[in-house]
Amino acid sequence: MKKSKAETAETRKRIVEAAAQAFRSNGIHATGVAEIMSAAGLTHGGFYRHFESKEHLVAEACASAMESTLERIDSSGQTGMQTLVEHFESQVWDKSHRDCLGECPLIAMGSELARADAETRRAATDGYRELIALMASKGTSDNGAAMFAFSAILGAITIARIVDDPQLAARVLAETKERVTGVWPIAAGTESGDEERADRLGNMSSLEGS
Amino acid sequence: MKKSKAETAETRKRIVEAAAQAFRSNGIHATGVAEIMSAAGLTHGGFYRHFESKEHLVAEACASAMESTLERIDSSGQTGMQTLVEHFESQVWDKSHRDCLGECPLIAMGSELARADAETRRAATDGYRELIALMASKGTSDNGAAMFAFSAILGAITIARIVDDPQLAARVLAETKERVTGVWPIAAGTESGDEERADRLGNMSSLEGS
DNA sequence: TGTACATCAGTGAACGCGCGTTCACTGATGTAC
DNA sequence: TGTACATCAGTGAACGCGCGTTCACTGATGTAC
Repeated sequence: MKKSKAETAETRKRIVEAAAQAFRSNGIHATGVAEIMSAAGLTHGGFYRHFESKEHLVAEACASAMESTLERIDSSGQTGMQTLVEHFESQVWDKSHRDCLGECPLIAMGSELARADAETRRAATDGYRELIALMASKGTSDNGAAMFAFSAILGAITIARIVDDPQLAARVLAETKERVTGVWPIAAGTESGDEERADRLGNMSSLEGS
Repeated sequence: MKKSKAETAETRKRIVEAAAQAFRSNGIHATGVAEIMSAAGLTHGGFYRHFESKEHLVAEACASAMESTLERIDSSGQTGMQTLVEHFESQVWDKSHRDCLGECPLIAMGSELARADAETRRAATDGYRELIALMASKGTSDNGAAMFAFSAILGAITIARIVDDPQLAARVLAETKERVTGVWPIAAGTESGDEERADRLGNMSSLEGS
């Protein structure tokens, strides 16, 4: 079943994109090669026709995920910070993983990337530099301010996902959003909504459009 | 070889503390039960005399790690933010793991905690609430400001660890430190030092005492 | 353009390995009398 | 206080399982003539 060059390239791309999504959804260690291949519509055996090892795929998937994040910011008519900040609302996890496609890998798998191999950290570093430059060029004063804003956003989303109380998660996001932009004053500790029944996403999505 | 109640309790505590350190150093998924037991001076077989499963240990280790973080902040004569911020310098990883003992688990394993089970996220949430309250009570104006500051610190340390360029890592930490406190003006993009030979830690430690 | 053959993407069984977990066993401890 | 026995912390071999990886094989593709 040899495939044409175009098909082979498409297949490879499909694997990288499936990996980029799976790693962001479930983490790097928790995602297996077979799972990724299955998501790409293939069986696990063919993996090594495309990649030397899982680690090499991790690096490529990280680069690919950074690229889609950059594209999303670049293609929006807003400043980089606005785009990132407005994604606060959808950034707390949807358990069906619908929202992980455009997510920044630095946020989704930060503590795992910090322990990744040299190739992966290189990809993440390149992506981060571009992200900061893009944010700065799109209106966020300078690189230092962009670095600071992105750090705060990464931290707030991470904590919002760790915390098991939707009210608290919303509060962390709101406090950070308010301060990082200085222009969206959101009342701290919103008490509305039947948080008893709603799951984390349910509560998060109640912030949409605010 | 039955042990006395006191010995049993001490052993259990030793396991939890070994786990708290190992998880923070290497991550949750990457740390095995046998590795933890070995670090505690035991063999893996005895693990289940103390814990139902690895997941239960993760939750306890998270609680324990949060507790030592809180104690470190509480026992210092400084504000919570000062303590956290002054630990910037030592927060980029030492490969020999000497510095992971007092580290905040929310920072060390953030993206893994976000996917952890209910018990672990509950422990993390409780710890986070105490951390914010402690920071606020020690001078960081209010809870909202403490949440914001901690988010920025978590994000900056995470990025500093991901990035493979020590200069860039130092820059991210410095920009965040400067803005989160508003009182430590550090020149952005310090260019000194022979970064060619120095590893990440080497460069980070050059910021100590600044 | 048509034929013959080498290439190689993809399959699915199999590999070794380390994981979390279980279990029979040991022997010092705590308890019952 | 002393003796007999049940308890159970800790050991180390073993379990099933899923991981990353390999490999013989298939058959359509690309190439040589």
